[in-house]
Amino acid sequence: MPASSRERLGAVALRLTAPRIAVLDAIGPGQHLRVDQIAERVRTRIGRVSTQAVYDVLAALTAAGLIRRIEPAGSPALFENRVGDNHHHMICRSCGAVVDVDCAVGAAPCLTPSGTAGFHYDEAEIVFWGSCPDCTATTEGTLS
Amino acid sequence: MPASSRERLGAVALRLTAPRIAVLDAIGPGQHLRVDQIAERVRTRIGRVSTQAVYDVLAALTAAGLIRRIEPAGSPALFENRVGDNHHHMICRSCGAVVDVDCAVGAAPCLTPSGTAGFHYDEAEIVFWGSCPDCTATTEGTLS
DNA sequence: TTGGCAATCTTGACTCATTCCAGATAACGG
DNA sequence: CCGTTATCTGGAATGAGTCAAGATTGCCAA
Repeated sequence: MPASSRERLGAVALRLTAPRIAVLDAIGPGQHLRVDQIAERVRTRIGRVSTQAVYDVLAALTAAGLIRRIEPAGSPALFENRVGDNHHHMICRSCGAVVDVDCAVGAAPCLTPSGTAGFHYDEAEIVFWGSCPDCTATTEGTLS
Repeated sequence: MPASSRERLGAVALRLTAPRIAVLDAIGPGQHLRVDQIAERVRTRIGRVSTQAVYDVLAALTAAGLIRRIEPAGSPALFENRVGDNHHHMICRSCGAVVDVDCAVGAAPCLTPSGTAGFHYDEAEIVFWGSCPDCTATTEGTLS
């Protein structure tokens, strides 16, 4: 599914630059990475890159639809590979782990209810808050 | 439904202080206010109050379940009056307006889907992104 | 009614994520 | 190969929120 980073950049008419290629390469499938994590990975691949460049690249790639940005409450922005589908996220309250979720009830999980007259929406974003397997195990083990 | 601010504070065993009463009074039904907006309202009521105190009070009231905190992407935290029900929000992308939404399909709008083995969730948070009536009208009028 | 203690508030410094700016650099169409 | 213009660099600045130490003050008990 994911063509090479160069091909993906070309497909959306973005200039082929080392930072862009490295950023795209840095974000693997299923991952949800912070800007600093991405910058670190990029630097191990191509050496010194300004933080600003990483922000610029991420904004350009997001605008082009090559990556997706999510911003969970209490967390800095995270970036992921998977785009184009209307998937959601499940987030662990204690460790912040994020996993992708295919919505169980279709693309538009909730229909517009009453009380929103005139309000027109085009996206329903869902976050499931809970506890990941690891944290559930740890908590159960340490409960008094 | 909402008893006086003093009564509500007493009901959750929180000390009765001027900043707390003023903060509770400042957040009206249906409103979604930023910390600075709340601080401003509080100061018009009781004079000088430190910003830190406003943060502390909001944290205490949130922990006590008297108010609810939401944190939409790209916005500072917002606080609202309505708690205890599992309602959601519709947010205007252009002006940031927030309106409450009763989920159309029940309390748990989406069931846990596949691919989340071991992940246990207790809350599904939904944000509908779109355009409010005012912004829809404005945009339509100015489209080229 | 008065103490006393712990919760609460004040002040001010500080962190973190992100953005703004001006100038240097480099990709790519011609 | 060149020029234009998008990108990148470096550094300062902003905004939201947190941390910490000490001064106040609400409230329970005497």
